[in-house]
Amino acid sequence: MKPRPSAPAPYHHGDLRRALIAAALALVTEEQDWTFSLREVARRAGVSQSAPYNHFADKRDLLAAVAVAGFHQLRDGLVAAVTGLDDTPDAFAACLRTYVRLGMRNPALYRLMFGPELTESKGAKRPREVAEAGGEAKSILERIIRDGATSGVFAVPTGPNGQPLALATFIAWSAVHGLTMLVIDKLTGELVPVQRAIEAAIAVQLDGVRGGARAASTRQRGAAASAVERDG
Amino acid sequence: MKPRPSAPAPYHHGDLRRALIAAALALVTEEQDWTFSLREVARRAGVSQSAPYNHFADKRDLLAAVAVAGFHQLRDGLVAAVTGLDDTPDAFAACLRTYVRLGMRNPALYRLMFGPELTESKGAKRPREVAEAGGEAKSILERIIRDGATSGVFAVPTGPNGQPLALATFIAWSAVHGLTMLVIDKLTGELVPVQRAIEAAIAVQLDGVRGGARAASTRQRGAAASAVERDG
DNA sequence: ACCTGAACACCGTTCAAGT
DNA sequence: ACCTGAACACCGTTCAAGT
Repeated sequence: MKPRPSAPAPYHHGDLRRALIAAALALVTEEQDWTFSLREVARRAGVSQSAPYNHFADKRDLLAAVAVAGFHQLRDGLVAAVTGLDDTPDAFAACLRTYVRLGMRNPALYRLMFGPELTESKGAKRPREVAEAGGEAKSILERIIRDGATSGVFAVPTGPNGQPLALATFIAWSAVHGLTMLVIDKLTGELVPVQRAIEAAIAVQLDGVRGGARAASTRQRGAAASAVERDG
Repeated sequence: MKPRPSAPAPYHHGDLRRALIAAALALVTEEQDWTFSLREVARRAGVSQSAPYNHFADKRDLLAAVAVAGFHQLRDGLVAAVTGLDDTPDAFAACLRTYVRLGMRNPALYRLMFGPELTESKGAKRPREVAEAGGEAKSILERIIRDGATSGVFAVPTGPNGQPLALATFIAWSAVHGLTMLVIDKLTGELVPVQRAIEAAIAVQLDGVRGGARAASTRQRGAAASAVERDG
């Protein structure tokens, strides 16, 4: 069978772009950073050093595609963790847990997604696709908080103005983000059971969205104190 | 006046080590990252490309010295912010605010201090002096929480076992760390008044250490809800 | 003891040239 | 349209040689 010139049968194996993203993601995962060279990525994909420039403007652009892949993993993980959970507080906690878990499973990927490399800085804007994929993941958390607010489980005012909801989401998100960063950056110190610390931090945030009153009436001292007590 | 050969009058201007640290810190601050070359640092200090190797093992080692300088800034800032405050909750809030403020003033320096560059990874351990300087800053926050615990303002169990205290510190620290990271990485989205968001997040953490009961009795719904309400 | 200059083995990116 | 190979202007780090 001859090759059919009518189907141009692209030079490489059909989709060098995808192959490069896969190679870069593998390198991020193996080496736990992105200091590897673009030439190394090309080598892995079996092409010349300059071939990637047919598909990406520069190294940063390739890394952006990797980050998008990471956000899709996160989105899928969040959806999987949340579906089937009727209780909103449970869904909220599951959501936070998923963030931390992705970070622990692949710290470098997590850092790439949320870190300064692809963030607005030095004149370069955050790549559009990265911002979009990131927004998707954030919106899942936001939806859960809105659900809790409308059902009255969470003490977050609802209404036409989205600010309170955005603020509540931001607070919870920043807490879980910091938690993840400290854990993956090994800054937990002598905290022996990291998993317990994670649960305690999540409990504090849950209290935060619930408002103190409910938590106090059922437990007298709030989630933080109880969690702390359990571990003492 | 002749140079006195008895006082060896070191080659350069006396303290190249310090000059290199200063140049590197200036570059981190100006360029807001540490992708500048070691050769550039040497150029700024007016020495040859290889001169730095007389004082630092490699580029990472120089960056470690910069991070130590950053932690000293943080420590001084924390001490200044806290002294004169009798009220422990006020001191706690002032402490968290200082973290965020340093991050906002010099994002790259903050990232260098807490980020993966100088963290245990790829076989390289966190440099001892960095770990020490970082521990100093953390211990200030820890002391405040202990003060609150012994005086009964905070609902953190005290006792011979330091775990609950370490855990409470870790939770508050991780929240403020995530807050700072999201703010400096420009991931706050459409949150117009970032300063308000910061205050709200701090309030949630304050509730966390206080335990929900006290907060609820004075404000009915906890700090998060009230802060959210103010901004609605 | 501290510094220089040349050298090695790399980079990211560009660009003419090929198919 | 997509890829190669050579080239440019850099790196971090080492090392003999100088003072």
